[in-house]
Amino acid sequence: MPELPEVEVICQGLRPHLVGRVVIDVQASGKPLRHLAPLAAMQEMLGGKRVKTVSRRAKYLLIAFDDETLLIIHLGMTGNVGLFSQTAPVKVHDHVRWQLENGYELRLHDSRRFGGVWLLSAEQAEARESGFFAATGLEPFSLGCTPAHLMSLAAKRNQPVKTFLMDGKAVAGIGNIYANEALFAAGIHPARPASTLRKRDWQQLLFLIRSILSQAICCGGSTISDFINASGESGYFQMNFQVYNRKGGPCSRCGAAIEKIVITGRATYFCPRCQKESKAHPVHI
DNA sequence: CAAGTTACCTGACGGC
DNA sequence: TGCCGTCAGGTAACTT
Repeated sequence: MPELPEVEVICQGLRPHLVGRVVIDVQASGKPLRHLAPLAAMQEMLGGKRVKTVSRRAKYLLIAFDDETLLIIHLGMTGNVGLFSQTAPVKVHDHVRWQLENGYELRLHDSRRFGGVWLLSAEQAEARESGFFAATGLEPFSLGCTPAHLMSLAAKRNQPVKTFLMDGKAVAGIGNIYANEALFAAGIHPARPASTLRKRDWQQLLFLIRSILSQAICCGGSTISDFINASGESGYFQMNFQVYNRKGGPCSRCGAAIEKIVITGRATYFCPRCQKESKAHPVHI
């Protein structure tokens, strides 16, 4: 489910309701996740602690406490977090519940259990960029993320540009939907080797990545099947998909049928006329 | 060592 | 109706 815009929407939705609240207990379903901080450790390290900040890094949600202990939540493919009354019925795939002093609790719901929960000490949290996030690429909106930076990273790669964009070690937060959409907007064929893009291509592509991610955040994210924000509401950016999940449909720019291929095991959608192998023709959006 | 493949899980959907 | 194969927004451990 969640790429950068969806996690950002959840983060913004939770922040006003979570900052200042105190965790009093933690419950878990007992089912394994891709990673799950031990329940006893969460109860001991978070019990009585007050939430100080709620933020995002890549596709991870970061909840920092007043003593700088850091709770990290990743939503995998199907994960979702939201605030519920402690008296609301617990659903089948509610795997972790962080109970608050005000009668509410934060619930992690994740049917496929590809998500994860980590707990970092204040020291580990302080050094997270050289520790937990050491292998994570730059945020696409950060000042350091420049066309030159991306081009130098891509210079060593023969892989398709779409695979490069989706590699969280190169640039953070771009998943299958937004990689497809950004490459359509830039008029770049998704299978084109990342090393063949020129400075001008990277300038346009980065501008369009930022533009599309921003639009998606403003729309409340994309709802494919089960994404809802922290208030239980759907996003609307899927209304704006130009290529993703539109095989056979008309290209909004030229009318040609959108094609679907597989690149590095992932469904890839593109316009065969607007996204030629060799040249980049940015689509006016 | 870069890059492709498989594994981790459940649920939705289409074909028969 | 139901059974079976396929596919899904992510990541990391494998293999080649």
